[in-house]
Amino acid sequence: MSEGSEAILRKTPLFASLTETEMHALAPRVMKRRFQRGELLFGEGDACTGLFLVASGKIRIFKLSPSGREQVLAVEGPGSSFAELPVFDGGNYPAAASASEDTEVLFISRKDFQNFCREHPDVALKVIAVVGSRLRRLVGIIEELSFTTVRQRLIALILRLAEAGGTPSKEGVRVELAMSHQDLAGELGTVRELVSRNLSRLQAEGFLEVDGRKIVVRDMAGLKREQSAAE
Amino acid sequence: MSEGSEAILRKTPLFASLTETEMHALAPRVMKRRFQRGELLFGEGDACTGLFLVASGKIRIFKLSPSGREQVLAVEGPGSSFAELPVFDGGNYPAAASASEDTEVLFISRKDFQNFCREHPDVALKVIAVVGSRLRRLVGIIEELSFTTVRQRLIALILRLAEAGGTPSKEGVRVELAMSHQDLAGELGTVRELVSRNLSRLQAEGFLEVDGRKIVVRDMAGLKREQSAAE
DNA sequence: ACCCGGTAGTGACTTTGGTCACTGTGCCCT
DNA sequence: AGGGCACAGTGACCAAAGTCACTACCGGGT
Repeated sequence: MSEGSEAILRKTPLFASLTETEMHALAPRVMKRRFQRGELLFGEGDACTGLFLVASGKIRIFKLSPSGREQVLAVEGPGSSFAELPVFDGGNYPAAASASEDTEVLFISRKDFQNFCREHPDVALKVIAVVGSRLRRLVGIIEELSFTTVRQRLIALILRLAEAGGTPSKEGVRVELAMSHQDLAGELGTVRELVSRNLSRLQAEGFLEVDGRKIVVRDMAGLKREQSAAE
Repeated sequence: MSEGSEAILRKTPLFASLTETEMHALAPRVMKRRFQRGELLFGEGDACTGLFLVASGKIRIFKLSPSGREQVLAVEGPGSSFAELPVFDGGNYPAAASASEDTEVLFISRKDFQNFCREHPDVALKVIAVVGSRLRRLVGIIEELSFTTVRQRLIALILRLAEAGGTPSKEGVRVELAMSHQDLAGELGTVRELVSRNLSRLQAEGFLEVDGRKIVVRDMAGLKREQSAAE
């Protein structure tokens, strides 16, 4: 039965600082829901029903273009909340959310959360902080889309993975892509083919060793240079 | 001496709902500052010193690429506030701000604003609302950058201008560009030349009549069709 | 074994975006 | 009148992004 709801609440920045009694007031309003890999939590433009917290798994927040392309705005893991905003301003969800693995989420209805915020003003301040970091991330995405090439974005993403979850080995840093090229393309704001091609090219240039979803970064320093290179 | 500070405070969503006494508490903490067209209020990465409110004029919030290209994130007019976020999370400004006309702003130091929010929790809720709409706009920019062409973005912008500030005439809707092609390029996330070319092309196709910064939209309906056309 | 659906790699091509280098134009200044 | 300056238009390129169509591989199913 995985974890109790309270344990999860404790792990999310929004509610981490609540007292025992506050926690007990909140916990009964929380619903646990499960979603399977690929399932949609809500679509873009849906009316906002409440706040979500990720208990386990991963949620992709993304935009879908008319032609079917995806642009990922955020990937939220355990402890992250999302959809805070429409809860407050009453608007619709500005993007869609789907489970990229089997996922458990906690759900708090819009009303309950609003009331709770009114009674606990410091939670409102936390909301601002969370939304703030989200805003910074979006600005980062805009910067990347506007100023960099697919190649550079791909390199940046690999470097991030390598630094976060890479395991050093004799030949370089081993990285595992947890997703398909299709999904990778969504995160980079491009199409599958370009991911494939750029990956091949980076291998041909000797920066990487690619084997399916396993990548060995042979030359971190070189990649970092490529990131900013005007070629 | 233009307007009194309180009159301006009344016009900003953040403070519009304050009582007289609250307003009197806040007003003395507000500083009025002037900036000339082109002047920089702060640069990207600068430490955040406080909150700004636009009294008159226009402020561009933008990112600058290493190669000198601009990407505008927002243009704020009278009554808008900006830089709310770094005030809260204590981080640096994520983008630069400059005056795109001669501008008067009100400035509230970080400390004063934070204290004021603590004493007036409903202001914190307003901050969330303001930040929320900003977030939606950023998502909109990402969507445009990721899914549309320069041509489509240009069309969208012209249509927006036409619907907001256009004056209908016998030949079509007259629109005045309040900025150079250079600045337009910044808003669209591209370069001057492409703005120029796309504008010429739209004229050649009969959608527009262009004369310097004056544009006559001859065929609104047609433009709207072009916006989504796969060509 | 066989077929299938999801996933990857790639060649050939088109369109879009961006760069460079100029030219032209209008305006302000002295 | 002439010089300088910001701004706009454009031709010639080149590089990046995206599309289409196809092949191939892998891992389940039944």
